[in-house]
Amino acid sequence: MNLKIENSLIIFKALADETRIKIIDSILEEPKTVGQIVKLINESQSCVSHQLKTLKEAEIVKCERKGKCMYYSLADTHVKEIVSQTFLHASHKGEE
Amino acid sequence: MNLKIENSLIIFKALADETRIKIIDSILEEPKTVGQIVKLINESQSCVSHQLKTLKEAEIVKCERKGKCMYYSLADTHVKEIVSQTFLHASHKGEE
DNA sequence: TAAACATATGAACGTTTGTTCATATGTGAA
DNA sequence: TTCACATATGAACAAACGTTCATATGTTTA
Repeated sequence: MNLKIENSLIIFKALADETRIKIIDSILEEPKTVGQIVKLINESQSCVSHQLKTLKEAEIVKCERKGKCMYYSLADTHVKEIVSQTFLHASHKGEE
Repeated sequence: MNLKIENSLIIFKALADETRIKIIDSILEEPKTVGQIVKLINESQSCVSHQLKTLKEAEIVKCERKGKCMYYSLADTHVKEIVSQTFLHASHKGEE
């Protein structure tokens, strides 16, 4: 299959879930621990952890351990741009 | 819920399917009829029509009848930008 | 080393989703 | 108005997905 399509699909699928979007939103500006994310988005620890795994497999996020905690952040600036741009457009919906 | 998240979710969900991405790719530059899309992406007429409906409900595409044919195109430039940007990033994957 | 904290994982289950098949609707030509 | 073409739609079914629960793993502190 077309690489362009294939890779885009991985990104869009990863972003196509409310929990995952909330997670991404919560780490858009700075890395957060799993615990922090759990509190911020108000989902179960297990659920967040599963979705973080999904996001990691899609290479949307990366993580780094510091002591007891795992810090998650966006994997690269590409994704950040795509998400930011979509957020922006979504906020201005119905204008144009 | 947060409008920004809610609207983004609608967009990302609409883009998170291979058939739909192929459809969008096929009409990215110029409007096409359902029949043209069917041939281009090699899916059944019914399948394409169903997915076009999904895309229309998400306000990703719009359509216009000309005689016997329905011409589908992207609904606005916002979506086009998001898709184009993602395609671009997807093509350059692993660089940065 | 044991306890406490932080995170990950597997199985199970209900829900959502995408495709197919059959058929209906809409439009122009004869 | 009947036929042929173009598209839309509903039902059905399998497959993919997301959450929960229970439990496992990894890490620091006592």
